[in-house]
Amino acid sequence: MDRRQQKTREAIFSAFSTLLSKKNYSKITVQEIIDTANVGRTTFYAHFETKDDLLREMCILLFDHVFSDVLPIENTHDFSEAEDKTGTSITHILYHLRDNHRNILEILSCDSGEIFLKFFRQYLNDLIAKYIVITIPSEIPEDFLINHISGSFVNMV
Amino acid sequence: MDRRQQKTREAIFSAFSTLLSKKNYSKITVQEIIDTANVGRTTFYAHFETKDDLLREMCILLFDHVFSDVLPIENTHDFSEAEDKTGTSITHILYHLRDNHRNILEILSCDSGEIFLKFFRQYLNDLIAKYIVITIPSEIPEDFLINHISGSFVNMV
DNA sequence: TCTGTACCAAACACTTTGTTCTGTAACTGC
DNA sequence: GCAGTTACAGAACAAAGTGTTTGGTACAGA
Repeated sequence: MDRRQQKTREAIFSAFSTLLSKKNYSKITVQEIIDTANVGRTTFYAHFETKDDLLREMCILLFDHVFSDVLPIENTHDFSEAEDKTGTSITHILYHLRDNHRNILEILSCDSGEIFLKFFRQYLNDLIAKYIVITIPSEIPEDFLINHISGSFVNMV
Repeated sequence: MDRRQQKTREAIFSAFSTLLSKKNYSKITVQEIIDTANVGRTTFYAHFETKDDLLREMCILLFDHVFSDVLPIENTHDFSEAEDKTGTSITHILYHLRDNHRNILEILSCDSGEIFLKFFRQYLNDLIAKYIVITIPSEIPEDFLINHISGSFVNMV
């Protein structure tokens, strides 16, 4: 990728992040973003379709990093066996959050936090659904349990 | 209150509710609301300051009803004693939700559900914080536990 | 029946959006 | 280092949405 593109992209993400800590997502205008990032209007729309698209791309950037080296938990058909490995994966995520790469903690707890927490939860839900086989004997449907686990973790964060 | 006001207010809420089931909150315009409700632009702004204000008023209307006859749980300084009463209160809320007054279930599970779930959670959080004294011996801070309970309930809904 | 108030329609200044030009600067491959 | 390509800025644009103001109409409550 062209260095100019990288620079511009980074400037826009950075500006967006800065603005998010100051005001609600819905109140932020494209004009403010490009003024803060110091890029032209045309440039913004060359990189992102809309403001919502920027949000989406930002989430992918953020969470792909957080979940990047979370080891797949395979062959865990018994919950008691899986427990430790699950714990390790969760710990990895917490470490990433503590590192606060790209100010993810500020973004997650900002005024528009729900939007990002929603994405966060989707990621986590997929991760749990994919790699953890729950074998606790229960009448509660599995997706219900998965939702409870991911939801509780996100709430905690 | 003037019958005309009641009628207008109801028409706007109804139109708003209808539109919410069709598209995302952020994509709904005031023009669409007043067209669906069949009221004038001036009238809308006489009742609500902005679209966000309408949302806020809608939430108050919805959740005040849901939480209306939830009995205050008092004098429950022991969790085991409180358990039954808490259960009763929660059940009341579930009954209200089942009744689906003003299509609250559709609104909570619509495309913009997070916005309403956020309000829902705030209400529930206040309720739990106010009326339930948790005495489980634990190193976990009380507000953390309260958040976990309210969050889990909302996730379940 | 009368008085006040809620309503409507139309027009308004204003903001924001997303696009389309033209010219300029920077990067990549050779 | 050169040539062709690509990214960028700046400005101007139509289109859509916002919130307000105006003057006139119809209905509610006493």
